[in-house]
Amino acid sequence: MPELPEVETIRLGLVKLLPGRVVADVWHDWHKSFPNAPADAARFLVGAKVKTVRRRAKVLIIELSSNYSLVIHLKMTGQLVFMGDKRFGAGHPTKSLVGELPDKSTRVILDFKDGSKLFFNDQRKFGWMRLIPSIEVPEIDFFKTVGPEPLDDDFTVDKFVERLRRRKNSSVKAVLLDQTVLAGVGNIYADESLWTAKIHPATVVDKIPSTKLVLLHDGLIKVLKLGIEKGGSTDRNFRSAEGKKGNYLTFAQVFRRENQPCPRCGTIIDKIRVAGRGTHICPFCQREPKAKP
DNA sequence: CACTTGACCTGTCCGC
DNA sequence: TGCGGACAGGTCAAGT
Repeated sequence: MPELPEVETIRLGLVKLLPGRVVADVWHDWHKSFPNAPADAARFLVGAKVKTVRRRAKVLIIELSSNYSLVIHLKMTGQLVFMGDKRFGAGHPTKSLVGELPDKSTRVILDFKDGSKLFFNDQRKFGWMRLIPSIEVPEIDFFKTVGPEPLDDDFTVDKFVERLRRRKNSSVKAVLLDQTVLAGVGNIYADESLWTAKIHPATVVDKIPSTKLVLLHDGLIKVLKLGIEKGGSTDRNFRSAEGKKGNYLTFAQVFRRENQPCPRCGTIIDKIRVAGRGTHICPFCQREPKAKP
């Protein structure tokens, strides 16, 4: 599920809710959701205090006072939902948004000393959580290969174009989704940014004029920022740390809007398949690239 | 090497 | 209503 704006939305919630809380216990039901829990949790998790919560690409990092970090990838259907302690009173707002937890998608529960809890729910079980010495976090395979953060100030047009052009023969959509080219873009924001720049997703990067790549760079940053501003996108599962749905899809131009008119020209939006993913386009604004002769 | 295709899982929706 | 198949926001390993 979550792409950069969704993961950042969760981080913004957690960073308000978790720091200072001390872990009292941990429970997990599915070994792949937290593979090293049995070995390390008792020593480096229980009794540790949360220092802060960071994000890199689509990954969350909960830093602990034990000098270990919980590194979390939510993949398609992961959620991190916080349920407060007695200070929230009975029937605190999260419960009314997500219902009783744990439910059947709950994979891991962190219990804090003050009675609050953090639930890692993941219907499809693709997500994972790992306890890693904080100093080794940058050394995990994913972080060694992942590309730059698109919302960093130094992510310039030149840097963007240089990185995209490394992939000569791929469709531009496949390149945007490639986390080693740049971090954090997934299916929603790839489609939205390509519509903004009027580029057909199947176009080979080498065939796109630089002027259009400038528009794509601008459009990508714009849609990612709007995604964060609207609290992410809830297509089915996404929830913030407080259990709220995201509002971005109300503002989406093409994603999940097949058979509706393009907001720019009125042509009916089409859903096709590019790079193995469902892909939404305006067939007029985003003309199909010419076939090779 | 560069790129594409399954596999990992559960749940839901759609057509027969 | 039941049942099979396609599909769902992401990455890997294995294939061409």
